[in-house]
Amino acid sequence: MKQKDFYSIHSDVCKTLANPKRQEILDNLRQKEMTVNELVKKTGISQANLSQHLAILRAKGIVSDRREGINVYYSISNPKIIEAFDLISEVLQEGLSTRSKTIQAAIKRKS
Amino acid sequence: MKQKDFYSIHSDVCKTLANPKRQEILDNLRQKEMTVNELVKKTGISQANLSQHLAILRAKGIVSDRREGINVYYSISNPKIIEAFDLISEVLQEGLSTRSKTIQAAIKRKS
DNA sequence: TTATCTCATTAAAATATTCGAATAAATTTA
DNA sequence: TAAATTTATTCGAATATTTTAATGAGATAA
Repeated sequence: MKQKDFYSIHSDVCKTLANPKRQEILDNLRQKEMTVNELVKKTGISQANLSQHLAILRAKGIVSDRREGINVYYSISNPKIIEAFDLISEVLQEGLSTRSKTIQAAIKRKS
Repeated sequence: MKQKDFYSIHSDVCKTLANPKRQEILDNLRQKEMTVNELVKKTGISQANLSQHLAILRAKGIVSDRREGINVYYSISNPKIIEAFDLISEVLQEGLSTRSKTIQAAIKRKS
């Protein structure tokens, strides 16, 4: 494999995380698995759109799905994704460039 | 700040990392600061395009710049970005979904 | 079977990203 | 000041992503 391919694969994973709705989905799944319907209620994202985002996360192996009767439960496949999530939070806390104190405080409160 | 804003800021950072050329730039800067020209020679990316990507990284505070005479030196602002980079590599190594053994081996060799 | 509930897929429109080409700006040297 | 070198910006075209709306598909219960 060429070095450039490595960067492509690498950035593909980041691309999958590079969407606010998918961030929200992952943050909701960090503690426990959830059904699509639970996620709809929790996030306010439409069912169809949620399903699309879950398909993207699923395709990259970031979440796993498990059908139980009429429901499908989603969970995070690899806990390192959550570590990466938290690492980004830390970078933000440490004052990534010109963000205001207010936003930084809010980030700190949230995480 | 609303929770949703948090996810937006979060995904903004990921979006900045979600490009193979920017991954390559960051990987080159991980050891030492470099001038734009050095990066042009090392990566083969055109000067204008490289400058565009550096502007994006700069705007998000991921890299810092320092002018010295005619040259501008770029470096990584926060080492946690590199930690995140490496964490993604680990996730890839751990066999994110359906990737072939070949690609995984190549990733392991590289990192 | 039919109705219902949950979830997935498709197509089309709106939006965002990336790149090359041209050009501008900053610094040094002659 | 003019020329040369290094880096930055702008614009437009091509491409990719995201969203809404409509529809399909699987499971359960009546």
